[in-house]
Amino acid sequence: MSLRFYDTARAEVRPFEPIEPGKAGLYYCGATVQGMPHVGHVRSAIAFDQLTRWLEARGLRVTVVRNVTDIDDKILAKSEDSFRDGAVDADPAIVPDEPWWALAYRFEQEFHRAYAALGVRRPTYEPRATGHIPEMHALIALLIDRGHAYPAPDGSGDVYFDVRSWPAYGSLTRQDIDDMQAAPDADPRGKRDPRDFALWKGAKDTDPVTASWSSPWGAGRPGWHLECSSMVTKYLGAEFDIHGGGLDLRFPHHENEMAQSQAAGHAFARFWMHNGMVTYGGEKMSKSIGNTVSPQEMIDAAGPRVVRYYLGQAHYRSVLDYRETSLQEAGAAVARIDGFIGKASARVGAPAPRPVAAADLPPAFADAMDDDLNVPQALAVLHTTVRSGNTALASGNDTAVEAALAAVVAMTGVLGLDDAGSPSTTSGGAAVSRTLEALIGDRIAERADARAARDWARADAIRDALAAAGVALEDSADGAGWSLTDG
RNA sequence: GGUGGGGUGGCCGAGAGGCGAGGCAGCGGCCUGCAAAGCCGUAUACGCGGGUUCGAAUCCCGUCCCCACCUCCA
Repeated sequence: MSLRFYDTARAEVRPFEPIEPGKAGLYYCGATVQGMPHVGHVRSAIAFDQLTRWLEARGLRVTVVRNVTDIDDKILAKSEDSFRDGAVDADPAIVPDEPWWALAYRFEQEFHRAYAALGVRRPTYEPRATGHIPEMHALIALLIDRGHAYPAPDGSGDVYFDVRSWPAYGSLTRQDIDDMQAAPDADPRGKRDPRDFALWKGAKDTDPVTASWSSPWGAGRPGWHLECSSMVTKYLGAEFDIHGGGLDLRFPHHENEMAQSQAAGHAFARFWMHNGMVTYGGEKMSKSIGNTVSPQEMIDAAGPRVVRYYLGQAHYRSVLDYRETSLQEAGAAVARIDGFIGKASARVGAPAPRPVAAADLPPAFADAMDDDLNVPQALAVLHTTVRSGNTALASGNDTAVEAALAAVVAMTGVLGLDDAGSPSTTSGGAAVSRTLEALIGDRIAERADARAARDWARADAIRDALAAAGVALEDSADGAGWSLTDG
């Protein structure tokens, strides 16, 4: 079977054919770096990380571009807050007197930390909006030239996209302008239509001088949607394979982006892929609602590998509702997988690290992934393989163990579990691991003596002491093995 | 009002006309000195009401409910 993905623009699953054979270009929207990341941000990144890994497993060379929106109203507003008297007393997380660019960069690094902890591989490139002002100017000029944009007549310095001049406006989300609900707080300013959106925002007196760039239409800063159009085109071309992002970006962000790019004469994205929201108590998790859980909180509770599994286990388009027990359940599943990897590696040796190739993967797993990244079904194959591997382990069929281990490792690689924490006991580093091995090995030897002497009380005391220290023992025909119980 | 996505066993979560995916939890068994881990077995599941069909969770008609977007949002 061949690759097929759900394309939001057409609302259907259809075959994926790269524009250039053997290559794929993926652009997906990263964060506006105005605050700490929450799990919703990270879920999106994990979804597109899985997509990237799968395209690569299918032999494509993938160029991944993810933007950083480092200039925006909220960033400026939060910076401004930090200069107010008593700001830190009100919120200890505030860094006092922090310029907008320092604030944006600080949070950009927080996002990097969260992505890295959960095994989201770095994009090929990560352009910042502020680094692409000239490209945006060129696009604005082109749109004005083509009759799809106009400087506001009210002297504000704003430049707007003329929605009515582009008949296809609304096609991404299949909406008709006239059917849309008017925003209650819409400020028409110098707009020809309330739906017209800013390509360029004229500088206000209150804006910091560092947040203003000169332009043919006056000093100011870029509108939100424009950066993506400019940066995609610069790095991936006027037509590219896949544009991704969170479902909440479909409108207006992606709709506007598509309109301005196509109005400028660019074919733009072949596929639009959107990941579903993370909810908490059935309600969308978002900064504006404030019902967010940070990736770090989840990592502290369950370990990075479990969090990666949890956030990546549902189909990328479905809603993922976070509950208190979610991480425990994911933890049990991961322990099952890791238990097999650990025992199988001890038996037949750990497989040499190598890039995942489709040939290493069970056909049913590959079929599931080909079908719009059906991860839940792929996980079913993974767990079934673990079970058959455990059976082989019990029956001493090392050839089958080796095959199952190779397949399991390849599958976890596709799902990104390989880069998010370690399945073994080496998470504390090699030196720590050697120390533990020596200390625990002694205790295991003592317990083996006790058991040989049928001194069950002493054997159990040793096991209990280790358990209290976070070390679980597993007896087997080969002797006792151990693992750490804390992620 | 418009657009898109949903309602599946105690929980999570695939599937989309025909032997009840997979995980978690539970129960029974095997293994074990006892455990743990593992393996085997174990479920009147498909919002509600009609209909089509030899057969429907899957198709059709009706109906109820939920979520997202239409303002900044991954």
